[in-house]
Amino acid sequence: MGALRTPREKWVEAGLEALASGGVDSVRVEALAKAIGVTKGGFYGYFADRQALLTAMLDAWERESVDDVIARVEREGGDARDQVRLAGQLTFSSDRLFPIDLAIREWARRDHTVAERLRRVDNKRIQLVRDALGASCTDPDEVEARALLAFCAAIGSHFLAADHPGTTRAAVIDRAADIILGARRHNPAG
Amino acid sequence: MGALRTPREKWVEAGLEALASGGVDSVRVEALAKAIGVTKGGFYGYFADRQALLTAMLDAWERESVDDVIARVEREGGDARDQVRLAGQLTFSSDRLFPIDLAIREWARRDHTVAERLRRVDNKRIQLVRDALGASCTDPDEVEARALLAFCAAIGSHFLAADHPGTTRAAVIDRAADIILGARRHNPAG
DNA sequence: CGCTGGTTATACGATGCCGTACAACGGCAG
DNA sequence: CTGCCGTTGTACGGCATCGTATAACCAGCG
Repeated sequence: MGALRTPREKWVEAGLEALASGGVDSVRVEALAKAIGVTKGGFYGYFADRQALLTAMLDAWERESVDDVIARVEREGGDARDQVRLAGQLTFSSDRLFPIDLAIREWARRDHTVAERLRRVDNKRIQLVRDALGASCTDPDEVEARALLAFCAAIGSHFLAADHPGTTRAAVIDRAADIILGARRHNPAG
Repeated sequence: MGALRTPREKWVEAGLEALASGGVDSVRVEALAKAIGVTKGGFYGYFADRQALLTAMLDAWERESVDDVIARVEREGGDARDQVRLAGQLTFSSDRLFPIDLAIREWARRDHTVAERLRRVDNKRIQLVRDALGASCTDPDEVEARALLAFCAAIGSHFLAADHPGTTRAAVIDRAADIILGARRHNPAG
C-alpha cells in the first residue's frame, strides 16, 4: 500500500491552528495545504468538502477541551476551589486550547450548529463549577451567579483591552478570583 | 450639482451592520452595495479602498459608543452604582452597539491597529467604573478587581452559551451585579 | 525488478471579490 | 430647456478559493 504521508489528523490540526489565529473564515483548504507543505491534492481523499473538515475540527475540539479536562479534574480531585481553578487553567490558560475556544465562540455567533455544540460544552463546564461552589454555598442563586462570574471572567478578561496602571492583569484576575470563589488568605509574598 | 443619492454615511452604516452580523471578513464592498440596493459604482467616490471604509467604520464606532455614552452618563449623574449600570446598559444592552462591539473585539485579536483603538476605548470605559466604585471602596486593588469583573461579566455573558435551569440569564446577571457592585436590597417581587 | 494502490501535484472551470474605467443617468443652475 | 457634474450601472482584468479530474509519484509486495 502507498505510504500515508499526511494523515487526516494533520489536516484537522492545521485547521484548528488557522481557526485559532484567524477565525473560521481563514480555514481555507489551499491555505492549510500550504501550511502543511503539500498541495490540496490529498485533502478530498479524507474530506468530502471544506464543511466536513470544519465538523471534524469541532469533534476534535469537543473531545480534547471538555472530556479530557473533566476527566483529569475528576481524577485529581482536591478542594472545590482548586477544582475550579484547575479546570479554568486547563481550559483558559492553554496556549493551544484557549485561542481555539475564543474563535469557536465567535463562530457560534454566526452558525447555529456551532452554537448548539458550544452550548453543550459550556453546560458541561459550568456544571463543574456549580458542583464545586455548591460544596460551600447553599444558596443556589448565589452559586449560579458566582459560576457565571467565574466563566465570564475567564473568557471576558481576554477580550478586555484595558490597562491596569500600577498592577498587572494577572494580579487583578487573582484578586477577582478571591471575590468570586470566596476570599482565601491573601499572600502578597507568594 | 448631482443629487447625493447614497451618502457616505450609508456605506459606513451598512459596513457596521455587516461587521456586527458576520465579522470583519464579511465587510465586502460589493455585498454592502447589494445590501444598500445599489452597485459598488459610487463606493470609490467616497473611499480610496476597502480599508478606508474600515477606518471610517472604526471612527464612527468610537465616537458613538464612547464619547456619546460617557457624555450622557456624566450629564445624568446619579449614584455611583447607577452610573455604572447606565453606562453598561448603554454600551452592552444596545442591539445596535453591542454586536458591533463584540465584532470589533474579535477583529482586534487579529489587527494591531484595531487593538490599539479598542484599548483606548476600554481604558476610557473602565475608568468610569473605577471612579464610580472608588466612591464607596477605598482599597484600589479591590476597585480594580470589581471593575474588571463588571466588564468581563458584561462582555463574557454574551459569549457564554450555557443554560441556567430554573432561572434566567437576566436574573443571574442581576445577582452577579449585586456581588460585583456591592449588595443592595434584593427584591424578588420586582 | 515491476506491478499495485493510495497519495500527491497539476490543471481546469466556476465563483466571488477587489479596484479601475467608462458610459448612462438625472437633479440643479443658468 | 439645456448643459453640468456627481452618482450609478456595467464591464473588465486580476486574484484567491473551491471542488473535480487526471497524471505523476512512491512504498511495499510478489
